[in-house]
Amino acid sequence: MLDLQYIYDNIDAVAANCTNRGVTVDLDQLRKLRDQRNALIAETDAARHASKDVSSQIPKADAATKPALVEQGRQLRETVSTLEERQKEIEAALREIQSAIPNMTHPDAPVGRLESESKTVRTWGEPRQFDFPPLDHVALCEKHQLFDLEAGARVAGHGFYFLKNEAVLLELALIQYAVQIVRKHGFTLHSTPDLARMDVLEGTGYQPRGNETQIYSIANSDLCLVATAEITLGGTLKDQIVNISDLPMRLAGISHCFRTEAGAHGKATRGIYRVHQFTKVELFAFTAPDVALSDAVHQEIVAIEEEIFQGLGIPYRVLDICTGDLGGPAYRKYDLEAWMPGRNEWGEVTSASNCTDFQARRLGTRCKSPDKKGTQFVHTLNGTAVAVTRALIAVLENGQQADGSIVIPEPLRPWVGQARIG
RNA sequence: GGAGAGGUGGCAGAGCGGCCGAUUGCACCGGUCUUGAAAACCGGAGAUGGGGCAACUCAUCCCAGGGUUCGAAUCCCUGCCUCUCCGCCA
Repeated sequence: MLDLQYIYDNIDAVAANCTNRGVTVDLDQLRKLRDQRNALIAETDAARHASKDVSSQIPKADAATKPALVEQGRQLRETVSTLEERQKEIEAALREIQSAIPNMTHPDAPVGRLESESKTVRTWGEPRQFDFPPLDHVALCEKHQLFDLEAGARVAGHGFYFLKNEAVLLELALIQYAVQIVRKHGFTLHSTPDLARMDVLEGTGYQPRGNETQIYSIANSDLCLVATAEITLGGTLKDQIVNISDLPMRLAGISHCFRTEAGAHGKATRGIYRVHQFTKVELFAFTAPDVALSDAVHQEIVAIEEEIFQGLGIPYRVLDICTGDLGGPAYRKYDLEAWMPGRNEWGEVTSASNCTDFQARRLGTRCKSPDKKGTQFVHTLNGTAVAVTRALIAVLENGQQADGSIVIPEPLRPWVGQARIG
């Protein structure tokens, strides 16, 4: 969420940004509502003041004047409550528009509406040339009994799966490998809840309600299954004021991730590329409210993601995501796309966003500094260390050999206990 | 799951219908004293929103949301959370 006063003062810039991001918002209406709200606040405050005045006279009043004062107080109470009601309505309408406005955008982020307009910043490694027709991960898994989609569907429906045999070891190995690297870079490890309250989801910018929601919710409760540990890690400091000297804070979280994938039918649904549940190691950071500082941590997170995939020997490219594809909270976003021979194309494996103070404002996460009065909203960042299913696809497809075996990347071998599958 | 107790400022902890945005202690910041420090003493200090160029000023905030009342931290209802005891359990 953007600051109301900021929107009001920079309405042209906000409007231009919405256009770039492909978001339609009625900013005129927002402006009107804000003016109404402010007038109403003044009116309500005055009425409350008057009401307080009358109430404070009553205990000292004599018996003759008391009834009149009580009556006056009663009327003022009515006035205050109608005004408060109107204020609430206007504030709700205001908030609805305000929540629809996306974060401002980094000046260097590519402007564009189409996915293809994201800019490739760099590429690491070369897509391997095969002297045999490479199999995709589904075929490889059938061959080596690495997962069971049919059983997954029987138990939980389409989009669920069982990992089996070496795939299980690879999952654990990928988590271990990622966690070790991330910890080395100063990220505090967390194993997080897989459920979170709706207000935490909303604070992080997720929309748990509505037909197109990506979020599973738990019946008869205000809990949801998390779509990423970004939600739970971001929630750790909900409504907290931290000392600026404690920033930046770097957190890493292991969680299961659950996504309904509503509206995604037909798109890359083969195998375990798009699933309803997977395990992920996520990076999260709170930084001081200074774009230079959060930008630096953003670069740090991308560098860690690259280190992870370089260590696995998987070719990837880094995309600077264009305005139309950023999503609401991101000020700037970099994705890593790994080469997936079975798809014969790049596939998204990580995503790192700088959300500046957009999430913090709704989460209520602020910081205090000795030289500034009041508080400021911190900056938040998040990025994928390893999303197991996607990484697994890349590892299996890139490691396949002419004889049908799969070579396991060197850094994973200690945890898998073998150098190849098959 | 059953039975109790409770949630007040950074922490501890009073207040239990008007004089309470809140006594007090600790921690914190400034000052006096001191060669310096400690101790002692004096003073300051919360958040959010509105108005004002500003000094400042007004409103809101005692877990959250409702209610009673002229008036609520204080009374009532609901929810959330914490603690203690019992039961169950990986």
